[in-house]
Amino acid sequence: MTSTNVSASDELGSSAQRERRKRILDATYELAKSGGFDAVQMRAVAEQADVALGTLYRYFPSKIHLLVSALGRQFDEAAVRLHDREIPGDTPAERVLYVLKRMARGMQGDPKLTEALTRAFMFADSSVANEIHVVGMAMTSIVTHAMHGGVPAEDAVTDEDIAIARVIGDVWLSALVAWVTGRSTAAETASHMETAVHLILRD
Amino acid sequence: MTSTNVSASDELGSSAQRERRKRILDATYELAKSGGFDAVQMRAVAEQADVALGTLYRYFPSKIHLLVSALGRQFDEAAVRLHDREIPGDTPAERVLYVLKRMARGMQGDPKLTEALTRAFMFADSSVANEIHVVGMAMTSIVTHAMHGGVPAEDAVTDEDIAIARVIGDVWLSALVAWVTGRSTAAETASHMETAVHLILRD
DNA sequence: GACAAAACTGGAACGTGTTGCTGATTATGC
DNA sequence: GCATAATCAGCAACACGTTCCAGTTTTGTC
Repeated sequence: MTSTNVSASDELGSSAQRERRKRILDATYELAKSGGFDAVQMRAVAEQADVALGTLYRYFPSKIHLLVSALGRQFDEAAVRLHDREIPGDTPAERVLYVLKRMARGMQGDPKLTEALTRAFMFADSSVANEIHVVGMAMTSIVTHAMHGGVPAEDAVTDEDIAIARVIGDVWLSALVAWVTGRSTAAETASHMETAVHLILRD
Repeated sequence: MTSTNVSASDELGSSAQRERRKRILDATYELAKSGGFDAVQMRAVAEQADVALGTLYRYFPSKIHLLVSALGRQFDEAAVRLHDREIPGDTPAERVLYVLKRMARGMQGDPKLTEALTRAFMFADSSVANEIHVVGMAMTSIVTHAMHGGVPAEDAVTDEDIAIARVIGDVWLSALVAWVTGRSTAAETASHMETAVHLILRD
């Protein structure tokens, strides 16, 4: 008997299970990318992933879990991509703004996808805590990495650095929500982030 | 003919309309208070407000509008209550933390209500921009008022003050979401806010 | 007070997230 | 290779947000 809990983040499962899981997340990604939160309909995901509705629910117990898992995959990939790079900029503030803007550009290139994932993140409750934690850690890691200027050792990260990264992550999240929900433009969001980062990371 | 737009925030309307609107918001408040977001069901609100479902939708075009309007009323009242008071504390950081903690106590006393209102706020899109703006202004006003220490003139509020207030509001919102969704405890939330405020408002 | 316009009621109906069920299929242990 | 348990497909059904409609009541105007 293989593991019964397929939805937890790092279970192994059989190769068929991994394959199905990937197909489901890919379908979620495609649907979210083209139509946003509303287009990620469980029946549509199931169909596109070539999986029955019941199976979809076996792998992801709710639409929110599904979307947040997809978001986690995205963030993980982004964190990995950024982790091996030298971050340009002379001060922590500049470097943090650099990565934030990079991420913002990426998200603005796929507004529907971003909307879907952000909405899900905001709507998640404690049953999604694991998946959320993945996202939070990736965000914190991205920001602290940028503060420290790139490849150098990670063990120099202090508690205060983490606190700062969390605060910046919070502001970023609020700004993202405002942008995603059409309450502020991309330019306003960028300007707001700039203000916030300079406020928090005074050089 | 009276104004046709009943749902905008400051229309007058007939006294019967005001009365209905109040009954609806009261019903929303009661249901949210006892059962949270899920308990605020449109049919239930309509019934408790003694109004037909169609009428409810005439006043508030969606559940989100309804809840965000209720949140706006809450924040307005809080802002008014705080506005005539002297805020204790020797530094801006202390005073801001004082009001934030006061608000947090109020919200923790009604967790279901807070959950409902916060969820709605996070889920709102641009069609709710007006109602959202009311909440944002109230929040900013509360924080800048605290920074300036209470009753003294409001015209001393600078652009930087407002930027600071907005950033604090963002962090507050993210922390609130984390608490509401059960991802962090009240104590963690309080501690996180304390860190953030001291980081932003260095004396 | 009569009439027209607007608002309200009661309820049906639709879409989508979610659940439950039944029979087919697949993987596992012997 | 087979028995058996787990998994899956297909589908019906339910809940709640939302829309729509026909008939009634209220409101505003002359």
